[in-house]
Amino acid sequence: MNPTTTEPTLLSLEQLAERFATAARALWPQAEPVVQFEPTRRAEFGDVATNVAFALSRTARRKPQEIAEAIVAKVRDDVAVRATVAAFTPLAGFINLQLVPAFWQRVVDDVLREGAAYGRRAPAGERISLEFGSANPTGPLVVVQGRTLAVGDTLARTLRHAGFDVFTEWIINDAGSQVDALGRSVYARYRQLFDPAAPFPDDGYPGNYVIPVAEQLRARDGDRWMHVSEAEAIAPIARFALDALLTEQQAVAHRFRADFDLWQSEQRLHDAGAIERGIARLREAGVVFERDGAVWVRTTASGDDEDRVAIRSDGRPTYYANDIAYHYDKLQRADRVIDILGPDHHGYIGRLNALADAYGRSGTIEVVLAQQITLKRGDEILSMSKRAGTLLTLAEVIDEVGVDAARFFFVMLSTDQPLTFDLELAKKQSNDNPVYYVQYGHARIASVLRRAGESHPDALAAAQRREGLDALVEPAELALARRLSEFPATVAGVARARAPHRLPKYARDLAAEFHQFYDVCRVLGDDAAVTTGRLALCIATKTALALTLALCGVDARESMTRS
RNA sequence: GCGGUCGUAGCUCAAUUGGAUAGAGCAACAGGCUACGAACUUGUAGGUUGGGGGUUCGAGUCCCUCCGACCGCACCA
Repeated sequence: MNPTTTEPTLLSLEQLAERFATAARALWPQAEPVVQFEPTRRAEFGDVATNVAFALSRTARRKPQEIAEAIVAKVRDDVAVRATVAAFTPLAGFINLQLVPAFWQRVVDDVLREGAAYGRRAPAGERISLEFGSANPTGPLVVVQGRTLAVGDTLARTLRHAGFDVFTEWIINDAGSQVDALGRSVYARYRQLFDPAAPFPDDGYPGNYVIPVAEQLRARDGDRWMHVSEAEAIAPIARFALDALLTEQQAVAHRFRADFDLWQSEQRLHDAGAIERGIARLREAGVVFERDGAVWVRTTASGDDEDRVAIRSDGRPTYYANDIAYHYDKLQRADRVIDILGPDHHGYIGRLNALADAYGRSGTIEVVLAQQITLKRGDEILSMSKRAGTLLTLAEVIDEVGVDAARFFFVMLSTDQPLTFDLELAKKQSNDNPVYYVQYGHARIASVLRRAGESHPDALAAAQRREGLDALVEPAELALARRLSEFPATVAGVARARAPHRLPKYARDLAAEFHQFYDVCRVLGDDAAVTTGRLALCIATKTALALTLALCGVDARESMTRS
């Protein structure tokens, strides 16, 4: 930049909004206008728009359109505004602006300068505990957990990018009665390895996945458990099985690119006295009472349907006691707790809110519900039942369609929408598969850049130095830059609304914008200045595309190979 | 029965949380490669946002009421 320049400075969108707000205040001092510019829905409405005139309409007692026109007339006097805005169009009450090319050129410059940090906000110090995945360690992970894993991990990555201090955790439900059922199931399968006629318990886990666990047990201990009573064998065998299945779950989660800061054993919380501590605090809050020999929590005080038992009359804790202990623990460590739960858990929200209330932290426990997944293979709907043993595991889904496709599809949908997941479509390497569409865009840019290294090395080097951006003036170029500029707000929106599905949507939009640009604008051409500018735009787009995919946990590929 | 979530193009889904003429992809039809990857792109067609009522400058979004789908309603986990 030339420091002696006399040109008026280019305003940012925020600065522009301030100027408009100032103008509005000057016209209607009694109103308190909030001006925010957002991308327009349609190109004919310009680049950005604000609806401030509607909000002012009531206090100003004038029609929105008149207000919009008055504000525009006033703000036009501002030199800096005129340097930033190419056209003002008050229309039907909206104030539509078309911005100068330099505004969009600066966006490209921002992306190139910030690279993988584009759209990142400085840490604001808010600590969030994010729990997701969390399955019973009594079987393999299934597709529903795949959805919570993909959604949770994507949300974690995005929240971090948005400046939150995120701590991811998984609770291992290793303290309940299902552990006993698992022990007896493995014990029975183990016996069957020696005696095929040995009985299997009616309430055991019938799934085939129990058998390999029994085989592992035999590999380790031989026939040792054939010589001890079932009563004696169950507990150690259950522990062995829990370890084996948990290890397997961790491996699959890791393979699915979802890693955790903490794998919290429920049993360990018990052993450490966390339940007593949590309930003691509830007592202090005055929401604990006893009835019929059991310890209850008055969750109805917070709007729950009915009060909940924490400690049974026989002294054993309920599942809710685990929630009490664990959430108390989490609230000690974090400012806010987010649980991503499956569709069958929405009855819990009331009792979790009650905990936040009782702990004096109302509203800090938040639940994101991910709806049901229906699996489909073409036209065939796959019914899944753990009890019937007909489940398709997450590992099998990954084997079939790959991590990229599975994650993209799981994240693509709003969490409050039930998801029909078509295995056939997800693994199709064709144009109706959105994963490949986006990855193709990235690979296409990579290809152009590779080629530029051969044919236009000087222009490529200049582009990497962020030169030549003022050559970007074509509508397709500016449209692409405009799309790039939406990334930071997209990240912030995903974080604020806990809406990770907007990332795949954005990735698709950005890729489409690039393809359109590519179709109209030849990148590697005769004009060195134009080539440089377009290469810079390509690099910026590649960066943003890769970043968006990275937040989704999907690989950005340098090339595509069709199999 | 009570409570909750949801219902948007033929199909799968969006709609920046109350903003403009409800948008994409797939499927259908008609175009575009002597140039950087055609896994691309341009266009056409497709809608009473389940039905009805209400709130207001403005409603897919908020309220009421029907219809339909799913989920929950344990001293199970």
